[in-house]
Amino acid sequence: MIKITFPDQSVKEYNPGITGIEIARNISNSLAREVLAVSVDNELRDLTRTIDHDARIILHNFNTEEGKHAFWHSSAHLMAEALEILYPGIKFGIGPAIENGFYYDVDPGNGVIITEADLPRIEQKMYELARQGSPYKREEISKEKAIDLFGRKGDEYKLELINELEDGTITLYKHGNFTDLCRGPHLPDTSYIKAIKLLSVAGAYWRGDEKRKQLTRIYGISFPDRKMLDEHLHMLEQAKARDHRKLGKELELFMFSQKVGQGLPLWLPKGAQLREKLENFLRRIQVSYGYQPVVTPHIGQKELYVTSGHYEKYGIDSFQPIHTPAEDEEFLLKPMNCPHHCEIYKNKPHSYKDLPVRYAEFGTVYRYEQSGELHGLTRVRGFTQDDAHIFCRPDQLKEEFIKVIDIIDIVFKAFDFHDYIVQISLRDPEQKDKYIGSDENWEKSEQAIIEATHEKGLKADIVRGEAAFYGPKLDFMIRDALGRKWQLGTIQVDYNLPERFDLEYTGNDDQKHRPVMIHRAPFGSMERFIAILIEHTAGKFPLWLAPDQVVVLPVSEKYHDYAEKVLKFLNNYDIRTLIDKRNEKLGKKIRDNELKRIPYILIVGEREVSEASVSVRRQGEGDKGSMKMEEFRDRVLNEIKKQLDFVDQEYL
RNA sequence: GCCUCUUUAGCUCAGCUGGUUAGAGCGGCGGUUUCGUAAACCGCAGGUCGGGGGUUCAAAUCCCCUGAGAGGCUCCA
Repeated sequence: MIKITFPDQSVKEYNPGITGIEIARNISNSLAREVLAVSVDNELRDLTRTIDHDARIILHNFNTEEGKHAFWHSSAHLMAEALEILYPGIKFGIGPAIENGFYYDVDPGNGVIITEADLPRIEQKMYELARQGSPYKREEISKEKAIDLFGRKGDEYKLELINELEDGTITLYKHGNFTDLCRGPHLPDTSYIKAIKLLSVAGAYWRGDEKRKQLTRIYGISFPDRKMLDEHLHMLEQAKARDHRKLGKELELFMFSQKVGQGLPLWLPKGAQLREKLENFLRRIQVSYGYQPVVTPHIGQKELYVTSGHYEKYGIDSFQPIHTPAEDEEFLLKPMNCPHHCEIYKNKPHSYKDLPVRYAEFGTVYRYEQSGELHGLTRVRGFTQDDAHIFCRPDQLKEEFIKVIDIIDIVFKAFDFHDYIVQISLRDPEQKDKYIGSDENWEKSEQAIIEATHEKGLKADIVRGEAAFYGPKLDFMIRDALGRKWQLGTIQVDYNLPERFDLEYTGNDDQKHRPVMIHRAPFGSMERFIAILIEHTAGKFPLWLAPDQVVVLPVSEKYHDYAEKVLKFLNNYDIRTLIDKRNEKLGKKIRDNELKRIPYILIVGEREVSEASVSVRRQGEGDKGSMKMEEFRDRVLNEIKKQLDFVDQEYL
């Protein structure tokens, strides 16, 4: 007998050779019906594999990452089987489970193109095959045999993968007439897959290398029952409704013009107002954290960027240099603000006593992003960073990091961003020569970042090899409505620019020393931040930020004068107010202004005029009853105060 | 940049396999109505169908080039 230990520490005895599914069945039939994969001593395995020795096991259903993973991976194989039937001779790249579903990269060969129009047909075939309930069979195979097998199929992609594997670790999975190179694990059989939706077709370079062949990637998702699929599709619909590109247009925040150019956003009055609010919010915080505003031009001489090294990185693939008419000097649109700030630092000598020096600028930069990369406001070619550069002594690094983390903390709290990812990017210890700066400095700064995040209680993922060549960094990432990850806030240590610009300060030893530089941007860029903010709020901005805070609706033309009075009164308190004087019925005006996401709607008619009151509706909540004008003013001012009070209370 | 798809009025979209003056709703404008908590009624004006070229007796519709957008791939705020 072998001892099987469960997650709750209970132990049961079984005969050796028992399988995961049999154990599940032994516990209960309902468990057996929903379990999809099993971890045996932390190794994720098929339910149908035998267990021969004492082990700790975890049974995974669809509610766990592991369960979903097996489910979607098996679905990818099912799709591959369907594809092989529908497109004879098709070759396969990789077909993994992903965060939401699965994909398979395929090469249909001889000029065949798979488009979205073909997906229903493939889907149908998958349903047909799923119903057959073919078991997924695992087989261990020697490298030689694997090469022989896929060589005969002529599948060069699989051969390439096999060649990189070690003999003795290669496994195949077979179901129906389809065999794939695969590590597994898989579901017991295809009948588990009850609901399938193929979502999109996209080009994907083989192994992510743009110099290699582009394969066709088919994305799909599947579920153990139809209802879950419907829910998922419904959720996707909902997410689309929050898309900042759609809302940006509807709420008149920003636009793009074919004539102005790709990736160059135009901010409409309401969007500009929102943006200005955000900037002022951060400006105020930065003043109290000891930042000094600076302003620098949008272009700089080529030499500046040769010194900074940006010419090498951005020079060729970026907007082409601007040439002056008489002298034919070259100027570049700035891709970053730091070179300008370095020059400002050099404007006067610095003592160790003066450090850190913190220069802040909402600096607009231009980068020639590949056209296929542009995406709404989240990736554009001209954007404004809430940039600042901190010049400090090496011993001040950690403290400065903590202060910057504080600012990012304020920002994320103010906008209710809870679900963000913090990533520490360190250098690759195997390839130290890829990076600039001394070993000692790297050690120190990496340590400083790790300690700073630790002290601030941030749960950060440490990723080695992701650092910039000039220093380690700490990034804050957040997801958009459709779950795509975007980097917002960033803090980066830089040893490179101080070196290149020969920056120095005089130490207490009367010697010249090199300061360390920190690049930081809590929002990241105004464009991207606002994009994410729109998606997170679905356009219902917090009151203090809403471009229009209050709209007054006169019940009829007779009350326009009174509406004007209300407007004037509120404007005196800096409450941004409009009047909807259109010749429409009240219900219509309410509807339209609700859809514009204006936080407060005030209705004024006979009653309000006689009482010097307003009838209040809060966006999304409906009627709040009537109150005196002064009472409403206090309500608004209090709500705003409450939203921002924590900044003064906890940080300033 | 590459792959696939999309592009018709200010917005959202219809226009089947090429066939008479290209449609609808919303929005805009004019009028009627002066109205009490999510869409009053009537009328009018908006489009060289993203741009250019071609095939055809005939092109929004087919072909080629090109712009822009979407979903991805590599890169990045």
